[in-house]
Amino acid sequence: MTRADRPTIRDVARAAGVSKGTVSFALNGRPGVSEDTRERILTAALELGWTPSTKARALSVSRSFAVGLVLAREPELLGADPFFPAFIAGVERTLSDRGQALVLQVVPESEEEAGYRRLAGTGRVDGVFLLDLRVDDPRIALLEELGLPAVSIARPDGPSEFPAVLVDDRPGIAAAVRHLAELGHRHIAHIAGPAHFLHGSRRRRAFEEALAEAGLPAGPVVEADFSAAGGAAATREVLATGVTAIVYSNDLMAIAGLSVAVELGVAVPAELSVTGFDNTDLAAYVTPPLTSVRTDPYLWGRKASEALLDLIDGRTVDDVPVPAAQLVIRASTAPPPPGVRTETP
Amino acid sequence: MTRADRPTIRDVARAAGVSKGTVSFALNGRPGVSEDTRERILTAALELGWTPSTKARALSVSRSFAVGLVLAREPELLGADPFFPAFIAGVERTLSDRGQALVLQVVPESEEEAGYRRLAGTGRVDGVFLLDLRVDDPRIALLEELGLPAVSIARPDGPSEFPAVLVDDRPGIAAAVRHLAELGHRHIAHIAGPAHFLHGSRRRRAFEEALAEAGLPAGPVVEADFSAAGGAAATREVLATGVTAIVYSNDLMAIAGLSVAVELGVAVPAELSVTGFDNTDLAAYVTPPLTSVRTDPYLWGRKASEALLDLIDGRTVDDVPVPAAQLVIRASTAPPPPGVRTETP
DNA sequence: GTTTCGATTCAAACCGGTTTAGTAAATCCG
DNA sequence: CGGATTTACTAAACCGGTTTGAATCGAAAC
Repeated sequence: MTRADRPTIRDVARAAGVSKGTVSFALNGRPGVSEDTRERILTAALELGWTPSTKARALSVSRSFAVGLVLAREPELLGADPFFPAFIAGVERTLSDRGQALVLQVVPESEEEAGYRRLAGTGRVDGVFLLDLRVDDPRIALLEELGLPAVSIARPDGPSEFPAVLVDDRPGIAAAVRHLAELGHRHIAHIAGPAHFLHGSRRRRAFEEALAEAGLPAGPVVEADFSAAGGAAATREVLATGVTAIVYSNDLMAIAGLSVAVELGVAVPAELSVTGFDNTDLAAYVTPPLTSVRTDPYLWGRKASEALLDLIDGRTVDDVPVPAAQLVIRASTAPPPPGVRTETP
Repeated sequence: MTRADRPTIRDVARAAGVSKGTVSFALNGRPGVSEDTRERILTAALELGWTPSTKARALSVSRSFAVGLVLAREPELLGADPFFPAFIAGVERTLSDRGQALVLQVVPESEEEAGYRRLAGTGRVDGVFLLDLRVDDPRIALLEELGLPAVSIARPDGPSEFPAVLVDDRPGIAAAVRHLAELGHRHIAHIAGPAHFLHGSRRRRAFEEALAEAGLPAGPVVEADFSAAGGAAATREVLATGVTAIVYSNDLMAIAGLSVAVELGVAVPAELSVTGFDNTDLAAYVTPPLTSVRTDPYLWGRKASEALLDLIDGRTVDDVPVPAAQLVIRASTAPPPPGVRTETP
């Protein structure tokens, strides 16, 4: 084991012939150190290969130099969702530049609160991300109580003192509905995510509003759980109502839905049009290639972490706008079959 | 902001009428504290709601109480791979019980070494996981140089002083090949992962050996990159060689391959059998449902983190056996078409 | 020639734990 | 009963940084 005992600030001080305090000042670019002492200290530090000990800095300035992410989803759902890795990659992009670390916590849903408390209580992180917002999310009050800075992805429905990255799924859903309406569909269904999730209920509302705006009758909405199994079951249910198009709230369910259609002998897109959400890697490689809504979780991760770090540093932070999601049209959408009945169901 | 300034060990000491040292002893269950003082200290700590400061403990015992995971894959690939979330969930399962945290680092492949150095240099973690082993993986020497304990997923090909979770993909691949052989296939192809990855090359070798063992001629092997796009391209290439079955090294490529088959008018499983690897959530919900190899990354995560924590605590740790992967047979595999030529290609 | 001032620098305190050395009282033992 | 242990506890040092208050110095001001 190469345990050459990392040099401390004391070693640097000795090497440069100054006191610890001066070294600290010099290395942090504070005024009050003459130019040549600073120079001498810097080269000494470099020669010794000195790196500041995060542990020691953390204790003395009572900061952790880390931010936290608590994931309360089931591992299977996490695995199927391309959101997290991309988001985390974006987060890292910002964090590593600023010398911060990401502390991840994956917990069963029942232990979510405990997860945040643990993170805060042991002082492991200086702030957290708030993902998968729920309707009237109890975590907002919790984090305010804990005094833990946070940045949420999407603006919560209730009051929140925390800045948000203004992710808005509604234009994406609206674009999908508009696209289908323009193709001539009049009977469109929506397979929604769980209603207690803000994105679940918001996408649903966006769907309903977009239908109304297009002058179409309300369509059936089935709530599913974002999983392939859930999507398949919901698809069966919805196909019985005789719709000609389905707007799914994620790609995974849409892809499962494609299979159900094949199984039931419903041709896509000739008899049924289908749109997904997320624009997964796989979307372009299923049969038929899936029309989907492209989002940019990598960007959200970057923006969210920039905002969070600024917030932690005590700067005032406004909500962060991000570009609207884009509809990516592929072969799973087409005009409805000609003979289809046009009266409302 | 509820900043009631968390109580320190000093406050507990004062409340219990003893010295800091005694409190520390009492709370760590060390001998040398009488039963009723211990009692008194414990209730005092409880009443004050005291939690030890990780920062302070970290500094004084020079441990971070955290382990690291460096992910050097592209975010898109990460997003498509259900391995990571499941693995991480398993890791967390162990860590949270033992009061440890997981520090994640997602870096471009070119900065992988820097990632480990950063983690070690700033003393952020006490050990790391070694995933996605490569052939002659340079990280092993690097970590030994850095003196950072590690546990690898799968045993490296070269020498390594680190314990490994003995994940072995070979039985899974072998089972797939055997299954296809038993169905009567004689011309089987393999779409492999990148050869510089140990799992990529091992699955490939397992494929070749299993063919030989079944008395079958060598089949075409195409190296792809685990992505849907790569899988689709490789499938086109391989279908031109007239095989009746394809063993894919992951589900994502297999699912993309299914679409290519549809597109080329090749019926699955009537004319072409297909097997995946990973047994993704989606595998059961594509058309036809995908025969795949079920692995258990959640378990690996649990085992790996147990081993890593033991290693960090200075216990000697042996390689950890895990159950072999199981073949899950679904509808994407069937006997080859009757008229197929049986001579070697 | 003092006085004053700003620029440098240092010594010491501090963050909140753990750990060691040392002390006083209780217990053991012959 | 007196010395040797043992037990229960305290005070202080330590981990490696940051930060404060005071000391030192040369130069400008009076």
